[in-house]
Formats: sequence, C-alpha cells, structure tokens
Amino acid sequence: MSSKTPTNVRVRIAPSPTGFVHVGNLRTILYNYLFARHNDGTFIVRIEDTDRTRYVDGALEDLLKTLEWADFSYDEGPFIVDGKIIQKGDYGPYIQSERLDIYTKHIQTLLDKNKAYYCFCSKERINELREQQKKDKLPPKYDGLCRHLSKEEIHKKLTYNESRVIRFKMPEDKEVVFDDEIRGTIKVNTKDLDDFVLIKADQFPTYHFANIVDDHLMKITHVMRGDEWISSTPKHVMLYDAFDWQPPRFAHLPQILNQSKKKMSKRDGDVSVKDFIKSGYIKNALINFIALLGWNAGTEQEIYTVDEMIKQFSLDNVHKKGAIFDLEKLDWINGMYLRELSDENFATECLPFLIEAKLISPKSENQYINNLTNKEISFNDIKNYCSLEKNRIKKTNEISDAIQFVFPSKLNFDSQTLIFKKSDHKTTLQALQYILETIHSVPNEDFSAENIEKEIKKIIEDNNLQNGDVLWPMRVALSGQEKSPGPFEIAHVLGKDRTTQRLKEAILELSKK
RNA sequence: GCCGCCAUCGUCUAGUGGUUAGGACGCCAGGUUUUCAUCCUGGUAACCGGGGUUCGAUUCCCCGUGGCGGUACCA
Repeated sequence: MSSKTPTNVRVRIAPSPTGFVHVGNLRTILYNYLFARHNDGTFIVRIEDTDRTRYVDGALEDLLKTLEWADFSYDEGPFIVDGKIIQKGDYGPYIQSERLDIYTKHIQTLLDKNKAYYCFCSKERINELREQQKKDKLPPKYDGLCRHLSKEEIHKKLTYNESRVIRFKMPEDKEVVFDDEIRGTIKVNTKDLDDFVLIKADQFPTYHFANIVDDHLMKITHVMRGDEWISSTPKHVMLYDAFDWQPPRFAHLPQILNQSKKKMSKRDGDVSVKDFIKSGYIKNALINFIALLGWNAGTEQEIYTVDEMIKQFSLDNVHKKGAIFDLEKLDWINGMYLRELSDENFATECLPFLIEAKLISPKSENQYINNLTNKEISFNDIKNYCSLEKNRIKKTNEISDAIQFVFPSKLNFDSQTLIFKKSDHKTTLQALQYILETIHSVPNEDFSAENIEKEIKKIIEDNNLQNGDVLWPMRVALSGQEKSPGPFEIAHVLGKDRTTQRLKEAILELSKK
C-alpha cells in the first residue's frame, strides 16, 4: 500500500555542471523522479552553477541528454530544443548564475535583519586562524572578528571596494532540530556550526544560500539529496529561520559506495552513465539495479519497470545504509533484461558495438556493409546474427566477439577441432558428408532451425551415430569455435548457401589430414 | 580533534519481543546438453561487542567498537 503525500508535491534535482552524470547522480535523480510521479507532483531541474572555477563545458548538455535517455520527463527547468537550451516554468530562471539579482535582493534582507554581516578578513587570516585552532585541538571556525564592525567602518571599506564576503550570523548555543523523512529527528547545537559564507568574494552565492533561496522561491516541498548533506542541513534550517520561512521536508538518501565502502566517485573509474552504456549495459537494467540499491518495496520482486517503481515507491522503505555497487549483480540483471528484449531491439542495442568493432559499417537506412566480405547486409541479417547470442551474453559489448564468426567468407581454424573428443577422424568425415547431404535436401524456403534440427536428428538416428559425432563437427564447421551457439541456429542464420560452403570447406580441410 | 549518520550471509536485502532468521547475486555440487551459456535441483554462508529492560532479545534502551560523512569564499 502506498499512501499519497497530501501536499502539492514539488521536488527538484539540483546538479552542478562539474562533470558527467555518474550513477550516484542518476540514483538521486531516479528517486526524485519516482517520488514526484508517485505523488502526481512537479519535477524540476535546477542547475547550481555557482562555482565558476569548477564549471565543465558540456556538463549541462550531458545532464539534459542523460535525462532524456533515461526517459525521466521533467516539468520545469532547462530543456534542449533544436540544439538550444531554453527554460520552461513559472519559477525561472532555473540556472543559478542567471539569478544573481535575486540573491542580491535576499541577502539585503538578511543584512537588514542583522542576520548576516560583511566580513573583510583575508583568506590568509582565515587560514592562519584555522591552523591555530587545529593546533589547539579546537573545531575550526570563523572567530567572528567582523561581526562587530561599526557602520562607518563597513561603509568605508565598501566605498573602497575592499574584498569581502557576507557571512551568516549563527546564533550561539541554540538547538537545531529537524525531521528527516528517512532518518527521523536529527539534533545539532549551533555551537558546532560556523558563521558560514553566504556570498563569496566574487559576488556569487554559496550553495547553502542559493539553495535555500531557490527552494523557497520555487516552492519546493521535499528536498531529496545524498546523505553527505545531512551535516549542512542545520545551517539550512537556520537560514530558513532567519528569513522566517517554512523549511521543506528533508529526505537524505543513502549513498552508492565503491568496493572499499567509500562514496562512489569519478576516481573509481568508469562510473559515469556514459561508461556503463559503453560497457554494454542497457538503460532499464541500470535503472532497475540502482533503484534497488537503497530501496526495496518489502517484497521479493527484483525486476521492475519504471512504472511499477513509480506505483510502489515510498520514502518509508528507502534505506539508511549506503550500498556497495556490485557489478556481478548488475551483470545478472542486465542479462535478464537482454533476454526479454525482442530480436529487433536486441540488435539495435548491439549495433553500435558491431560498428565499433569494424565488423560492419552503416551504408544507408537499414543497410550495412559486412567489412570482412565487402558485401551489403541488411538490418534483418544483423538481427538474425545477433539473435544467436541474445540468451547467452550478459552485456551487449560481448556481441562482437561472440558472433564475429558469422561475418567472414572463409573461416580459419585448426581442422583437428572438428573431431569431437569421443569421436574419431573417420566418423567425423563421414558425419560431415551426411550433414552436407542433409542440408542440401532441406529446401531454401524451409531453412529454419527447427527443420534443420529435425532432419539432422533423423540422420543421426538412421546411421546409429552419437549426437556428439555429428553435432560437434557441424557446429565447429559453421563457427570455427569450440564454444558457440547451437549448430541449427547458426545454419539457419547463415542460410543454405553459406552453410553448404562452410561444410564443404571443413570436409576439404579434414580430408587433407 | 569536534559534530553527525549508519550497523542482518562475501554483496544487495526481507523480517520479528518467541521464526528451522526468508529471498536474490556470487560461489560449490548434481541434473539437462554436441560445446559454452541458459535452464532445473540441492548446498554453503549473517543478526558487530558489552550491559540493561523483559519470562524471553537479532528486534527496545544505553555504552563501546567499527564504517562512512561533514568540519571550504566546492557542491
């Protein structure tokens, strides 16, 4: 049973354009999306680009494209339309660097209310201060030197345009309490909180300030973010308090951890969504997997469509503990998803890998070039080739190695391989002859795997042979490999002509021995 | 150091004041099979420690321990 949250839910994701979207980001996005849709709420994208030193070109585009790729539709925020970024929604702009005047107005409110103050301390002084505090085993905090500057001093320094920041005037010795939807009541004393910076020397707001101003102005009802934000939340609560604003509900999500139980980050290698696509994972499998890393409906279901997740998602059964990202389980889920794909969709997923491996090149719509023969092949051919491995591989990046044998005009392998371990040269040669004759007798229009199987099984029986005597050499003759898909399926996708040709070549090579 | 969060098989997790602590991945064994993969059957493996509360704690409370996070003019 899932209860609807009674308020008019508005949630937002607030990424910084500092790099490519990674699985941790994707999970936070997912949960926000699921929560918004479950509650018939509004899902908003807001870009927090207040740190100009960390801005990465293309990161915003990557984010928006990732949202599109994942099919997470959103209601307000920046969109890519005809290659341009436009913004939609009644609470814009949704990019913080375009909201500077809003922050200026609101910081003035705080200054007027005596809840914030100018600080002219140099970075050098702050650093020295902190080092001394560390030495004295004290918590590193700003000492409040500029709290008591006179109006005249401030005015003078401002007139001379001295470098300054604006700090929050943190109340002393006050208990801050807030309820986290996932963790319950959290209490912190303001003694442990700093007079943190609201406006930086470059006039840009800090995360803390821009974030709460925007969440309030955009009427955000639920803030869902990674649990690394728990310790900043008391600061945010105090800011809401200073404005006399009602804070939103908070839900701090458990993190996705790497093998050494640390927060998964770019340092862990291929963790961006892009990397997973490149590694042969498909969208729904990845989404399904990360959903389960931190949420469980309380049932034994493991495979979910996004719609099913939307129906069942609730903050009540989001976990508290971070979860280690286990690639082996992802592989398993991915395999499950691949098997559920239609042959056509499976081939579409495989296509980029075949192209990258240079087995094929695109020519025109639905037409490709087999680079090993320079002959044209259709998408339908490729679909058939790929279908050989649909139930066998776990990741689509395995496809090229797995089916490369269907592409060349002539296979190159040791003919000794044709002989099954329980058979011999003579029997094998004889068997291949039988197979060739049988294949010849199967009409072109009936060249299905089932039909071929029926005919081959018949000659095995008629000639009193073992399965291995016949099926092993047939499979090796057609694939050139000890391990491969079954012989009937290969024969079917190769077609009668190429099957016949490969059998003849195998017989010829084996006869030489 | 200080502050905060967290704690069930190796991993993801279910669950309860009294259960043979359930499922999944992985792993192991067996079966199916021309090979590999799949598939089927079975198996291995967990309540961090110590105190309370209680007739009874894995479950509730406290204290440890451990892990993680924060402690920025980063987000």
